[in-house]
Amino acid sequence: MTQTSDRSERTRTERYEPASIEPRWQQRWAELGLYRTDLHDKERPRFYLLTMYPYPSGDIHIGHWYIITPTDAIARFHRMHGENVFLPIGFDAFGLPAENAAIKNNINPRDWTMHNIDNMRRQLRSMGATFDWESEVVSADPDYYRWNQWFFLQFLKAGLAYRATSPVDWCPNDGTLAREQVEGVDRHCWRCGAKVEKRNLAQWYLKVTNYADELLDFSGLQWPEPIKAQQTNWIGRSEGGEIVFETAPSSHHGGGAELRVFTTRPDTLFGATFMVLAPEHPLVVDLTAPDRSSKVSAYVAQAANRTEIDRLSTDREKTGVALGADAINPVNGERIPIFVADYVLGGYGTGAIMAVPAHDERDYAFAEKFGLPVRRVVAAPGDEDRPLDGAYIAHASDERLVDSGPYTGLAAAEGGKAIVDALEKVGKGRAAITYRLRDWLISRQRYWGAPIPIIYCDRDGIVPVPEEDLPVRLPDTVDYRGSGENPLARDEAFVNVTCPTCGDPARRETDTFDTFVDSSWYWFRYLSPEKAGAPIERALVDQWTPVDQYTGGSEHAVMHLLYAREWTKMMRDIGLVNQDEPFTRLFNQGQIIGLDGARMSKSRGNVVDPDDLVARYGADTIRLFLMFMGPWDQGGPWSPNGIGGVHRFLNRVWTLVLDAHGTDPGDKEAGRLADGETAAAAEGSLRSAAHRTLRDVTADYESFHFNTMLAKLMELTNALFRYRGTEIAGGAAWEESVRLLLLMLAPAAPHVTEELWSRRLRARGTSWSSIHGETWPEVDATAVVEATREVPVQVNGKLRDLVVVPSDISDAELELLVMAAPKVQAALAGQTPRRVIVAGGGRLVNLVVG
RNA sequence: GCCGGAGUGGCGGAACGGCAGACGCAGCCGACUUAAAAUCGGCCGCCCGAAAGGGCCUGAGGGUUCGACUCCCUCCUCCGGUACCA
Repeated sequence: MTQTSDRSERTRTERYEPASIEPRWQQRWAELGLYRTDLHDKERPRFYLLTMYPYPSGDIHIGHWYIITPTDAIARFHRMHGENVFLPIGFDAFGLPAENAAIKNNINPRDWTMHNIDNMRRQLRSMGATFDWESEVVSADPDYYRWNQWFFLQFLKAGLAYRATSPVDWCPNDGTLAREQVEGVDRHCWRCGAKVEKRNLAQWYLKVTNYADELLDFSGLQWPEPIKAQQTNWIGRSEGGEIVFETAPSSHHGGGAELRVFTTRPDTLFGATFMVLAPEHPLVVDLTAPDRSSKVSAYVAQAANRTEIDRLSTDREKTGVALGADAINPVNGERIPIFVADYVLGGYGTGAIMAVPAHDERDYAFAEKFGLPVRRVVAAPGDEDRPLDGAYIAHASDERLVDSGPYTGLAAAEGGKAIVDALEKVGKGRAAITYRLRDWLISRQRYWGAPIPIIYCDRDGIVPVPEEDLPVRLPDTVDYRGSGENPLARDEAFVNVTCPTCGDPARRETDTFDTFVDSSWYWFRYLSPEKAGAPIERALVDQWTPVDQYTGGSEHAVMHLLYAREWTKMMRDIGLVNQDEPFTRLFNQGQIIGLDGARMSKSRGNVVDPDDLVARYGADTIRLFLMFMGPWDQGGPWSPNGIGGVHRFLNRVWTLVLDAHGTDPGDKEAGRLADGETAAAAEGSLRSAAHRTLRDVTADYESFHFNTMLAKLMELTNALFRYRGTEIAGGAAWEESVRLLLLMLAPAAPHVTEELWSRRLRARGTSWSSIHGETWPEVDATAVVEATREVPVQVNGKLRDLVVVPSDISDAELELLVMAAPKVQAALAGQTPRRVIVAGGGRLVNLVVG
């Protein structure tokens, strides 16, 4: 482009060109080591800011920017408050997608993962984020995952790990399948199309249910209420009773076998008209009458192929089969039929229920379908004989037991207790608590994970790998043979070992750890990623943890965030740390949804690559745009519409700082104060605007309301623009406002503010120092005060006028002024208000007439 | 299904129970320009009206209140999670 035209000579200021600014400052910051944290500094208050480490799917997409760049703004905001901020980053490098890519493209998962990490490091740096790269952790690194193995061995010693059999979704060709790998209502394998079966496998568990009650305690944690609610419901503590039924003798069965049920409603025991066993219940086979056996086993087989979600659906029509056997109700000796039905789960409670159709929705639906009796045993006074058209669940305080033998007439809650007490005396029941939470299954039949350090020996059984033999390394060569089956299982060199105890030939465990194991302690390792001999550096852990602020996606509300809490408690209990909780303050931001309306992920092919956006607008604009698009905890669909507006905002800031005295030929009023506005008044209102903005923006940063924070900075910018080129431009109030604007914007748009800051310093002949090393400014309370305010006046709740009054007016004076306003008089039409409401602080007046 | 969240102009969104629509996008008008872009200024929820002004409006339906986007009840739609995606 030629530079000799009239146009270019008219150009007064250099244009804002992020491409020439951003890489320069990023390099400078790196050279100065501005964001490397001195972990041993005990002078300044610490601020451990953690963001969920990304999975290296291949590219950093706009969703990563959405998580990370506001987190970086938080880091910079805290640095400006004099805190020693630690913001580390790493990669959650094990997991299924690497294996899928490896099978598809015939490459090694490690190569695929490491290549992706290299690319992502470059992209992460382009955000201008202040990560301390010296602390990076990669979970697939043997120096990291050896400690997963070590932790497991300690937990095993402490009795916190155990082995048990449980079913997995199984494809004959591809082995164990994840939920997302099972497709269609007929449940076939995504890769080969084969019908998915259940297969029982012996697998490793961590005893996290030990911590169920402790996990319900969130005291001392500043976590969002919805997340606490989800975890609480996930843990699902239920108080009730365990009641022992006995099987009744019949032609095929001698009777007398114990059938334990858990119920939250022992008060309804007299209303039990049948029993239901889960298809997985061990007594199903024994109790089934010979003539029912083919029907029952067909049903059990069918149930095994249903998902839990399907089974628990209250929408689905109830199914089940009678076993042809009865149970005896311990409270009244009554014989009731036993069914098997899939709405009862094997893994919850005792895997068996007493069914009380009158007082449980699912039991009611089942009773309707199978024509079973419904017997009401709880009723509010007067309702005893009212017929039921559905289960009666409501817990009115005046409910009484009815038709319940000696307990009739007792209040429901009291009756329940009395029934459990009485049964306990004869060994037929006890008060009990169950949880929905299950122990953590950590075994995965996958190659790309950390091997579980166990050896199976015919002579010695289960033998832990000796600690000095850690890490058990993943073999580098992988033979997938085009299927998803775990190749470790047929890797002879890996599997065949000698028993550490007896020296006989033995076999290695070929399952690997769940990747949630990796993410359950990575923030401890950030503090000493190179440490040999121990997973953590205790002194630094004591100094820096628990994490002060954690940020990450809300999709992790129950799994990762619960596992991390459990792991921390297990570490505490084996004496490794002295803390109960890992993350003091949590913020779960929403997710960026792709154009197809789904969460952005490489596998869906709906990711938006920010590289070309960065090339076009610069990182600062992308950062701001993502913060501006809405509340951070809400996320939303991605659309680049509006990005230009944010870019324009930065251009306006640029113009304000570098060209205070310029005017625009397009604006006739430019460069003049409004009629009747004095310079002193203009300066006063500018300072007031700047300090009110500072007050609000500070609060918005603290509460992560970045969208409104930017809206307020835009308003201040618009106010400054109105005074650009006027006699107050470049004056003290102007300079103060511009300075505040840059400081407030610095955490969010670090490059352009650094550039403008350095130019201001140069223009004043001051030596350079980074804006990011500046101290956050303080609000001048006297500047904030305004002399008058506008009070809305309503008549019967409808807005009729706005009255300008002095700010310090009393409610009585306000009422007088309001009544005198002509528009108010007109709206009242001669009527006298029946009531005058002056809303708190005189914010609004409502006159009630008629 | 269950648990959690969200529904506000053409669009993204703002609003301690107190002026609904801040801020921005798009659109329209004007200025600057030979022109376009960029830039600057103005208008901009819907309906009636030339205007002044009036009426209506926060997913649907009820309720509480002087007053409801906000609180309560019932329902609809979308998003996240539902234990082997991370």
